[in-house]
Amino acid sequence: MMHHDRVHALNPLVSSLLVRDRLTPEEIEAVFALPFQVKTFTRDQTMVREMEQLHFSCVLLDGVAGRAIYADKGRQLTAIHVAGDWIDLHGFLLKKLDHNIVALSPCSIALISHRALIGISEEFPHLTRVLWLSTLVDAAIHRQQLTNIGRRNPIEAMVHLACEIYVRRKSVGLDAGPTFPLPLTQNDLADLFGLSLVHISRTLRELRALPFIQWGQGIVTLTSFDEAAAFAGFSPDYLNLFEQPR
Amino acid sequence: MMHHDRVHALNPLVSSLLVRDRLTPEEIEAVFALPFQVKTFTRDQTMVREMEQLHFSCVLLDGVAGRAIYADKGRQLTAIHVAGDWIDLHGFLLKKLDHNIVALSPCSIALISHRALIGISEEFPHLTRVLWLSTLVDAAIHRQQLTNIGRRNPIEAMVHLACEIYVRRKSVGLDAGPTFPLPLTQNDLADLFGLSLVHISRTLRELRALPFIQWGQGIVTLTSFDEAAAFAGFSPDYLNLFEQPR
DNA sequence: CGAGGTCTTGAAGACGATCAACAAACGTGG
DNA sequence: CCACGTTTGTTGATCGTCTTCAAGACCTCG
Repeated sequence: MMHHDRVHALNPLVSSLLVRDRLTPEEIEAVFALPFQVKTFTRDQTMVREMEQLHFSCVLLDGVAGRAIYADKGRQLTAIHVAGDWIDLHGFLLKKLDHNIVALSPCSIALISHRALIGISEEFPHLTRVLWLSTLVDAAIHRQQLTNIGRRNPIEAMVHLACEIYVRRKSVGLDAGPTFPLPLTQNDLADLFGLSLVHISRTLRELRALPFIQWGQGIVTLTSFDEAAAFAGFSPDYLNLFEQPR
Repeated sequence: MMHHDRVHALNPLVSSLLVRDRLTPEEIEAVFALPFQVKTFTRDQTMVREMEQLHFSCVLLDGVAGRAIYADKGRQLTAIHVAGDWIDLHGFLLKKLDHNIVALSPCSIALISHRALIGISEEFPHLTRVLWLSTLVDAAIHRQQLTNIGRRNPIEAMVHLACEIYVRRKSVGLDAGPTFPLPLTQNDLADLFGLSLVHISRTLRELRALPFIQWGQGIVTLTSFDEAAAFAGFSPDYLNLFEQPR
């Protein structure tokens, strides 16, 4: 039985925690009791700027966000995030981010003060471990993206990404069927995979010839997730989507 | 004033924590009081295997270790680790790793039971946050490696790596001068940067023409760190090497 | 001394970048 | 509702980077 069955902005966040471990009613209450402030952004706005002293962390309530590092040769997107992701939990302890968080679609976020998070970490050691865990999964996602760029070819890498987003969205209950929105421009994809815009366009054309996936207009359909996963070498293990005492 | 000025195997670990925040004598004592068991490995041995249920985490006491993911096209090394790194702190909460940890040189590690870590996290919330922080820095290192592979050219990427290892080793007091060991084979470097062995060989030849860096026989000398950093676009910010309340 | 691992070099070809032109989609204001 | 400009996506041609294959040098350790 869940407390707060009512619609609450932080519901997807709590779902994402419950996927990985049971929480006590008190712990769930503690999360829902976090005071927050909602802020919205339009596409391409920077939501959190690198090297800024931070006093708030943000949970993505709606939209798609990305982590961006700017190098000489252009922008590198190191990860993309969907609703429910506590995108900026890193900032709680890092105090200054090493990268920018940008809105890749219109976004709304909940800002939660670090002071409140200190409170959680002092009072709820187990809940703290589950939050910690969620940042460890972010690192695992980075490792898969490294493998995508370093050791998978572009078309496999893109299918791998689609599989990952599909599973991540499913795990927090965002979609029912095989179709989900992924409103990234080809420019975004180029920066995500370290390729040129032109090459992404050609790779997408190739990808559209595959029978088990449709990708266009910012919408992806995995007509056969299993075939897609086999094609891309995707295994959901790294997302750590199993309930276990932490 | 430090407790335990005597030589203790976990000294580099404690140094690496103290770089980022003050710890109370009780917190330091709690770390030094962790029971551990030392294990040694030869080059190329797998120290932690992916998907194995874990009950211990390991701190690297000596040697160089790497995180490896195996894909169709070969191995991807996502990070390399030096003495003092709590390489396997992830495993404490993930319970199963998504990758292998391999010895890239002869290594010795200290195994620390998850039970003991639970104890720390229940009793020492602030120390827990500092440990959490160290895993967040690992993620930041992954992001830089993504930028290396995706948006820097190979020679810049390799100089960036040299700068990073130089700063990381300095920060835990491993070296005095501009020279440090980096016993990676060209094969390891290829897997780290997602390139072929042959191309690494040629890139190293180019790199050896640079005046501010020497790299050969597994030994790197940064005759001018500043020039190297400027060349590679390296800034140590992401390593979060500043003392601050967490 | 021989064997295996490591490194170097050359040559050929695949892959992806860049430049350039154009098409399609979208949003805005007239 | 259309006209227009801007953003996004497509295609072709050329060029540079990196891979692959192959051969040989070097090195270390039994």
